Amino acid sequence: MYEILIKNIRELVPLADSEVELICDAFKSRLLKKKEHLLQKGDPSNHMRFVSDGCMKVYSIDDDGQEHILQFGISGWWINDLYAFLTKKPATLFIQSIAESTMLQIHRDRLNQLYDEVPMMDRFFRIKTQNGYVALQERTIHSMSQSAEQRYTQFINRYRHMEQQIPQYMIASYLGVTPEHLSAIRKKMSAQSLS
Amino acid sequence: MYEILIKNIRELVPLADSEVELICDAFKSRLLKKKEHLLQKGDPSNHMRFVSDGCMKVYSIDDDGQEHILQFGISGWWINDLYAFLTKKPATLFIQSIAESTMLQIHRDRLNQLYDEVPMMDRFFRIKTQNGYVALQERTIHSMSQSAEQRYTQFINRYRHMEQQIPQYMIASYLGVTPEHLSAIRKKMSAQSLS
DNA sequence: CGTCTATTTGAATGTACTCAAAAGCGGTGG
DNA sequence: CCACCGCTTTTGAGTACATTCAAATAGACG
Repeated sequence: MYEILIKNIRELVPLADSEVELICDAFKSRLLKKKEHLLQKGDPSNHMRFVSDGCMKVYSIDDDGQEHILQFGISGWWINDLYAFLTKKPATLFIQSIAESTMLQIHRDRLNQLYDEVPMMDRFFRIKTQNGYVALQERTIHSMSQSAEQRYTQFINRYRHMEQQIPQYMIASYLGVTPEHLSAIRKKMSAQSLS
Repeated sequence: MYEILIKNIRELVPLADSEVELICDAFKSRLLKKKEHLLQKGDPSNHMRFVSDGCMKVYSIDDDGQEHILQFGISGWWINDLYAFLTKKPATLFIQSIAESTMLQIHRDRLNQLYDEVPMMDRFFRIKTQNGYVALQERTIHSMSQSAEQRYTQFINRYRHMEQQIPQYMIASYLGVTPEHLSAIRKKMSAQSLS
C-alpha cells in the first residue's frame, strides 16, 4: 500500500531509506466504501491526501444545487480541497469515493514537521503543485478554446483507464455540459464513425 | 525596484539579510515597452518572472487563431509559462506587456542554485504555486457555474485596480466571451442599475 | 422480476456567437 | 486647433450550440 506512495514521491525527489520510514509512519491509511464522503463543504480539511487505490471525485455545489466535478482521482493521484487545507478554513469542496477506495493521508501538523525533517518534501509538493497548476491551466485553455465534443474526445483519450470506472453523467459534469448533451455528442460521434 | 520583490517573498517566508542580498543579486531587471513580447510560443522559457511595475498579459492562441487570456499581471504578480519553464520545452503561451512594464527575472539554473543556498525559496514557490492553483481552481468553478454577467461583476470587483489599465476586449477574452457580448452585458447591467 | 439509477430522445428555449456596420475615442500631423 | 486615421466599443440581425423539461428506454443489483 505504501510502495505506491513512495514510488510516487521518488519519481520526483531522492529519499534516503530512513526518510522513507519517516514518511510511511506519517501517513495513515483510510478505507472508503463506495459513495462515502471523505470531505464535505464546511468540514475542516486537515490532511494531505493520496489515493492508493479506487476512484474518487472532487466537486463543488453551486447556489442552484448543481454539482460540478473538478477532478477525478485514481491510484497515484493526490486530491484535496487545497484552499481549505492551506488556510485552515472550512472546506468549499466535497470529496467522495466513486468506488471502494483506499486513501493515505497525513495531517497538516505532521506534514509541517515533515517539511523540516525531510526538506525534500517541500520540493516534492512544490513540483507536484506546479504540475497540478500546469494541468489545470491546460484544462482552462481547452475549456475556452474547444468544443464540448473535442473536450470529450480528449478526456477519453487521456483518461482511458478512468473512463471505465466513471459513470457518464459524471464525465458530463467534469466537462461542463449536461448529461443529455453528452449523450447527444456521443450519438453524433458514433454516427460519424460509421460513415 | 527590488523592495517590492523582497516584500513579496517575506510575506510568505522569513529571510536573513544575507539571503536578501543573494536573491537581489540573482534577479535581473528588464524593461518592456508597451505591447512588447516577453515570450512567444516556441521560445524557451528559462526565467521565473515577477512584475515589479506595469501590466502584462499571458495568453494562448488556438487553432483558429483566437487569443485567450489566461492571466493578467500587475505589480507584485508572478507570471510565466510554467509548463515550458519546468519541462524546458518550447513555450505554448505568449506573454506581452499591455503597458510599459518592469520585470524582475531569474534564470532557471540560478534559481536551482538558489533553492540550495536559500532553502526557504523552495517553500516560497511551493506556497506561491499552491495559492496560484487555488485561484485557478476557483476560476474553473466559476466558469462552470456562473453566467458571463456574474463573472464580469466578480472580475471588476476583484481587480478594480487592474480594470482601468486593461481594454475591454481583453477582459472579454479573459472571461471567455466575445467583445460584442461583453458590451451587451454592460449595456444590460447599466440599464438595470438605472431602474 | 421489480426497483432504482443511468442514459437516450425530442421539442422548446436561451445564451452566446458570427458577421457587418456604425459610432466613439485618442493620438498625430497639417 | 482641427481633421483624419486607426483602434475599440457598440448595435443589431441571423445563427449555432447547449440547456431545460418531460418522457421513454436501458442497465444494474438485490
